[in-house]
Amino acid sequence: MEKNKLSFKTKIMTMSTVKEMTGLSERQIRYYEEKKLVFPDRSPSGIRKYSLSDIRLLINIAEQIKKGVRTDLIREQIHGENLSIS
Amino acid sequence: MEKNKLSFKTKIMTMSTVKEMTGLSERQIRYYEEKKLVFPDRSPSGIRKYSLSDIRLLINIAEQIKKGVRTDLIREQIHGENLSIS
DNA sequence: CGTGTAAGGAATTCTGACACG
DNA sequence: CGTGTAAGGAATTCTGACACG
Repeated sequence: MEKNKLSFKTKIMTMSTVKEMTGLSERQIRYYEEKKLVFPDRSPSGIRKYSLSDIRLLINIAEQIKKGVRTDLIREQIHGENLSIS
Repeated sequence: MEKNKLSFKTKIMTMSTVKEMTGLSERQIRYYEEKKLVFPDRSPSGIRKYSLSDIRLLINIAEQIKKGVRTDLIREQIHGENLSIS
């Protein structure tokens, strides 16, 4: 038995709060998920749940995209994939 | 300009998450608010938003009520009201 | 590629009230 | 007193798609 520990990784927020805190649109937030950049949990009925660290991540992603970085590259950063140079 | 600081006091969770984390019913959670024991924020449309510390508080309140303590007394504890003994 | 939007349905949340006690 | 519930409406969230480029 371990106590329920809360961390910045705990998925607790719904879309509305995430939109408000990141300033991003639902479309953007869902698209980043589609591109495997963020991984929210889902409630039994399918409602997305995000953590505080997801907020950080989302903001970071949006900044990079604004700079012209593609989602593919961002994904590699996040996943720490150092693919060999062909 | 101050950065948006996040703390355990930041109101970010909706009812569903609070219900899940506290194990309480909506009725109980709303009743404790009615009795001035908890103070969630409200989104523009009226949706309640709770903080992580609210979760702690709610669990604490429920435990006391289970022990037979009345909401009036709990409220005094919370508000630090040391009324004189008549 | 990254994002906006209209579309329709499903799930959430809200309030005020009746109930028991 | 503290909590359950049925009631009806309003707001949220979800998915798949068309659009631009």
